[in-house]
Amino acid sequence: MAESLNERSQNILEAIVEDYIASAEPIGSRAISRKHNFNLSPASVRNVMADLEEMGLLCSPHTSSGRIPTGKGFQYYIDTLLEVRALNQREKQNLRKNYRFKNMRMEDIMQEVGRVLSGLSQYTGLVMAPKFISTVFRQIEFIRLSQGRLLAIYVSETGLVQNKVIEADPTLTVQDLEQISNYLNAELNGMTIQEVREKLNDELHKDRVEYDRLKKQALSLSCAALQDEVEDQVYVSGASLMLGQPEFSTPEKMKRLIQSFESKKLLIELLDRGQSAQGVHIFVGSESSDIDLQGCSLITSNFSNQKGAIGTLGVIGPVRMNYSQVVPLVDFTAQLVSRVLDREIE
Amino acid sequence: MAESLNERSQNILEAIVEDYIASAEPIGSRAISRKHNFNLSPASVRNVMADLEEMGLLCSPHTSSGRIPTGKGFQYYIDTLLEVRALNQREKQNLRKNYRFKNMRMEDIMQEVGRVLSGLSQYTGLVMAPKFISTVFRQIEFIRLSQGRLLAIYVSETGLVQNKVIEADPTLTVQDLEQISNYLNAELNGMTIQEVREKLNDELHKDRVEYDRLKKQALSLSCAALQDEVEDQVYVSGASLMLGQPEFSTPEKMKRLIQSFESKKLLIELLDRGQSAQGVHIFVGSESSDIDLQGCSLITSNFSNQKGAIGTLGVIGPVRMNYSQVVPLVDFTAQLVSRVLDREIE
DNA sequence: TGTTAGCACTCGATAGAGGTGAGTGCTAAA
DNA sequence: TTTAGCACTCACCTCTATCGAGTGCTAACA
Repeated sequence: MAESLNERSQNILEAIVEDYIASAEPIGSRAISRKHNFNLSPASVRNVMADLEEMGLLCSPHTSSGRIPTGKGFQYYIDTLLEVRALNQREKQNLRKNYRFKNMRMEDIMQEVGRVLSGLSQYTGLVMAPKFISTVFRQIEFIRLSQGRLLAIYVSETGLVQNKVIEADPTLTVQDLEQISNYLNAELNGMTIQEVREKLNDELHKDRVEYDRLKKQALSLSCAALQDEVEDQVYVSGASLMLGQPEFSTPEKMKRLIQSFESKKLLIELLDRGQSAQGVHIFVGSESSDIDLQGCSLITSNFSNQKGAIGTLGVIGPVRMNYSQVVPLVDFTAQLVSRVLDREIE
Repeated sequence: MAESLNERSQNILEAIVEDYIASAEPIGSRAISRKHNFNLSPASVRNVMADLEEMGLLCSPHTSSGRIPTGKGFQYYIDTLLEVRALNQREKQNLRKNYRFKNMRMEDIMQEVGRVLSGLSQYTGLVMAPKFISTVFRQIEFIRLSQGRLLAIYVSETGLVQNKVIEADPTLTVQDLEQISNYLNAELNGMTIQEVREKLNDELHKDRVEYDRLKKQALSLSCAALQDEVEDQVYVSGASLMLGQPEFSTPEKMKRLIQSFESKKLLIELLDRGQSAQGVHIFVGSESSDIDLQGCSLITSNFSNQKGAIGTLGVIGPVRMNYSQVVPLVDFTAQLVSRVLDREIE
């Protein structure tokens, strides 16, 4: 994988990738030799191109056309040649101006971030809210809907609201419920749901212990409310912008792409891959990839508050994406969102 | 508009519309004369077709092709010729089996309904949740997020949860908040938000009256939490199914359609049109329509619980939609959802 | 030995020609 | 009033020719 290229080859590969990013069309040797001043004739460039093709970094759609970078070629470009310039203060300030987080609910923030990412990059914005399991318990309330049916409302540290309908002992009074929620709010405050679950499991296994009636109920209600898996929330913005990209110009490809976007499951799977990475993670959907987002690349970064609830945001675009522009955008936005969750800024 | 056609013309129009619905291709006189036993030669059929074209009910894409119904033709078909058979018990039972509402949150129900509508019709399902303003107050809770910032959580009669970040007097204690919410919950119970707002406005104008401190705070918090407009929630399911329809087979049309679906505003505007109608409402997006959903028809019906919170659900498909199949589906689903909201069934 | 000019070749894209067939409008006969 | 017959239209397909950007190879050159 880590084959070393001499400088000339690197320069030419870089030129081809960048020209291809700009034009979406195969790049010929003449164009390279003319536009960039390598002082090489087309013939020499062709020799280098043939080598790069042999290495699997380039390919040609047909015998007599220019070259386009392969997935591997893009990967090499990203790993070795891509220079991501850090944003200066003014650019950061400009970027911040696009976001308005004041008095926004968690959902609104997620949605807004997706919209801005999409608007600025002109690709599709993706945001995955922090996973339920990693959120920090702040408060739980129970509201009676009908005989034996309660609405449990859970609020996390960051103001994320989850609700769930649960079945419960119909003899519970409003006062009971209030006591139960007071008890739970005191008991569980500051723990992640992960920790809450462990605690609940511990308590459940200590069944020898005699609990009073209410504490028993509290245990069972909180289990019902917090034990299940909760579907991850994904926000997709600007899907139609992808349809303007030449790689998705045919009806079949459009349909496939939109289907992929509709299946949140696939997106979650993709975004999860970035969760383990530190900083910006670039996923190049190569031709051979198991995941079926052919022709797409995904640039993600995690955001988190100090207590550690981790979400992921990013931009999905064609493999031929403007990485040097989108990477800093994603990077800085993730930092911004992290600070918003910690209420450092509004 | 209400031009009267003789029986033969009606029969032929109906045959053309139905064949066109099935095939999506222009219908020729030969096909009509052969497949349907009107005992008419193609030439006679042609004469009738020429008349129908003159009346604006049919048109031909070009001189020497068969006819396709115009928007007006479809409208005539829907108004006059379409026979919607009521579902029998078995069909209703089958339909019900597709839905699982047990212990579902409002959002889940809406999403599920959209999915099933789309799956059964093979078009795109739309559901608009009951408007905030028409929901019935059940409970409000305030949760402190940080100094001076509260999360107000509102729960409606049907279990719809809305939350909003509001600014508040930072000196309010947790006990204050509990008292305030108790007061509001007693005071506003059973009123629609519409009514709540009127009440709040009345109270605000009686400003001569001396209130105690807490009541004043209660007033201001409930105003902040309930006074603003809340964006309507729209659930779109199976958008990609539309891309398989021949009327949206070109890249440009696909792009336009997906853009329309992304703009929730447009969808809300469309669904709102059906809100005033009783029963099933059919909106044919004619060529000249102001609203930009060319080539689409929308079949909607309202659902509501007994207290009157009204939402709208429906199916959007090509104008060439299978009305006789989709209309009963939408109709019965709306009834079903209404009963679910009233907790008559699960 | 690396570089370059020259040349034959490939192949997608574009345009025009010709044929096919479904369907029409018109007319005249039944 | 209905219908058979006929000339005509036009989208669609296929075949062919041309064009041009780009390639690989070879031989000459610095």
